[in-house]
Amino acid sequence: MSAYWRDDPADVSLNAICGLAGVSKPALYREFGGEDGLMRAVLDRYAAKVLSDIFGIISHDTPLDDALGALKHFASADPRMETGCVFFKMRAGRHRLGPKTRELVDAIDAGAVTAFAGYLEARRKAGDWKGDLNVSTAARYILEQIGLALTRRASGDDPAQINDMLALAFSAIRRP
Amino acid sequence: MSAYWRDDPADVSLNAICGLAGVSKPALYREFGGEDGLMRAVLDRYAAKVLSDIFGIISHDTPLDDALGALKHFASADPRMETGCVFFKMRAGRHRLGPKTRELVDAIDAGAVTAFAGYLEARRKAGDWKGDLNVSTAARYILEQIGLALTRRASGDDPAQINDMLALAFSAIRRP
DNA sequence: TTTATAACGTACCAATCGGTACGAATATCC
DNA sequence: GGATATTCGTACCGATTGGTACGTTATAAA
Repeated sequence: MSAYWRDDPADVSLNAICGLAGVSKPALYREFGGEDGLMRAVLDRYAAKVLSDIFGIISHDTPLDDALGALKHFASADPRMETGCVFFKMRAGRHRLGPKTRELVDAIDAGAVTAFAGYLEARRKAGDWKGDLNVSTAARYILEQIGLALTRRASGDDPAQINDMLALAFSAIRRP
Repeated sequence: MSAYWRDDPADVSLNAICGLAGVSKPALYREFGGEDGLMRAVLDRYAAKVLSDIFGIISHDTPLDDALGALKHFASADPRMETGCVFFKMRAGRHRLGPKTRELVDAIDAGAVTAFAGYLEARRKAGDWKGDLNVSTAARYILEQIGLALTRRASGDDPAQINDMLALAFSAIRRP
């Protein structure tokens, strides 16, 4: 049901959804309460099914190098990210979203930064991460680099180059 | 005439343009031949007036640190970039553009990478840039980091944090 | 079986999009 | 001044958008 969102959600109309899903428009409206509710529901499932894996990667006892490597692999090679990421696509067109979807987008964004910041804090305490980088800036930086990689992935760039660029970007986090 | 594009070009309709500019729709159509022609003309002027400054920065005899610093300042502090960059906004919605505009977007993108690559090549020859980084990957990396910064700028992020993140991203270029 | 209730989808709504037909107004030329 | 050519904007076009009114069909209770 939510697999039809591999395209940019902003470019898929309710009419098209109904046609592809074989559902009448009033039925979809009764189920989700309109486009805003549908988008929120889709993003919700997506977050639970895909984005949650990211937070599995950054378990606090995972060494920094391993985590960054896994994040790099996730963004540049995971087949589920082949057509980009629904979250970042929605965030890119944030101003076009309805209030409910926008609220969830903002929550996911803030939650991701918080999670990365918590992880980095833990790794600094573990002596794994040296240097005096501001934690929240570094957390935001990691999130945006992942977003950039996934956005470039969605527009068909060479995965190998995306991988190299992500490695380059993450190398700035590790260096002293 | 082309100053009404501080918003996302994809969100400004021809009707709105005509209303704001005090021009009738057929007049606009006669002048530019439709939305595609108008967008291309706008991007053309924008490239000549704003983007050209970037290529001024990366003159081949400018030291790498100076160039990266100037690029960072341009992207994170230049008042003309306060609402983001028309080029990156258009490129983000590339699939929604008409053929003429898309052609120009692709040309600017390719030209920018070529220019950065040429600059890096020159700085490597000048002994200014050490390491074995692939030139075209590094060039693409710089362009995408600038694009990321400008995109975040357009969505209202804190310029100071954007500046820090760009400094972080560029530090990966310089390091041995 | 009859009746009350709930789910369903056709066929519509107003708004907006990019684009244009065509008559009115203006400028040019003799 | 009058005929011709050209520019101009009103008022429309069909397509598409998200959203809904309402008759119809299926279900459940009696």
